[in-house]
Amino acid sequence: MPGSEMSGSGNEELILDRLIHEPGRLAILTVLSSVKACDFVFLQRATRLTKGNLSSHLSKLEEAGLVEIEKTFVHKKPKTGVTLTAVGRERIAHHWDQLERLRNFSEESIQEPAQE
Amino acid sequence: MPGSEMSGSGNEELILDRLIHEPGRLAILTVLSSVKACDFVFLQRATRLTKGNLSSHLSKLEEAGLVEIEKTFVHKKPKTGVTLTAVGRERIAHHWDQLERLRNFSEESIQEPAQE
DNA sequence: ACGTATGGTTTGCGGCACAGACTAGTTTGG
DNA sequence: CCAAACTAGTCTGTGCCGCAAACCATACGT
Repeated sequence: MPGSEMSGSGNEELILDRLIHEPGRLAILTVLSSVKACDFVFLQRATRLTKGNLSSHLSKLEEAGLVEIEKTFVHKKPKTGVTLTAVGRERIAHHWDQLERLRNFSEESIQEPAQE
Repeated sequence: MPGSEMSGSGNEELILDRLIHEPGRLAILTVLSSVKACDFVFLQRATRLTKGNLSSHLSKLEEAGLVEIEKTFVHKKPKTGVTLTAVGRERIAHHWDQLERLRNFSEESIQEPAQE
């Protein structure tokens, strides 16, 4: 569980969630957030990930409660549907936020140590 | 906003350079790009990385030619100066670009495979 | 029945981030 | 003068995790 470490007065530092930051996952989540729902094969095409890779990423995202996986059969073939949960949607948005914050890093709390 | 045309063909996107994408390094590079030059201790304060961590990240960045390290002595104490190289500056800018592109991912080349 | 295609999971390996131990030198204090 | 303590940084071990190949299951063509 992400314990709240807010001992740092001033800059609430860039806690870039590795789970989300990981390129593969970032891609998955980004795709998901623009197409509400899709399936495994679509995701694979979209992200260019290998099956195995995609599969394990999806497992992690599911475990973390960021996506929901629903397995069904369509035309007698397995179909793995994936949807972003509310939490997931929030987390990814937050992540983009953090990134932007990092990018605009400037006036942020750090001063040149005046010693010298 | 640069009205950049994405040459519709195969989306070659998603080439998120792990070297740069890594949070620690992303932080370092971002700091560097806003303060042209600084030293080890400053970077450590700014990024909240541990010494060891920062040290190894810097080595990698140097190896990759993204930063330049210059060791001197100031007041008889070692001082490790760090500067972003031209390449580094370009690469980080490009990375932010890629991220933005990913974020705005939408109309991108992927269509629902119409076959069924 | 067999080969091939589709859809997905599990496994093993390799790379790498992380932080704590270590080095090197300097200042302080007794 | 010697020793603790502090500063500045590097090195090393460990564990996690991304990666894709191997594998499994089912469906379809002939």
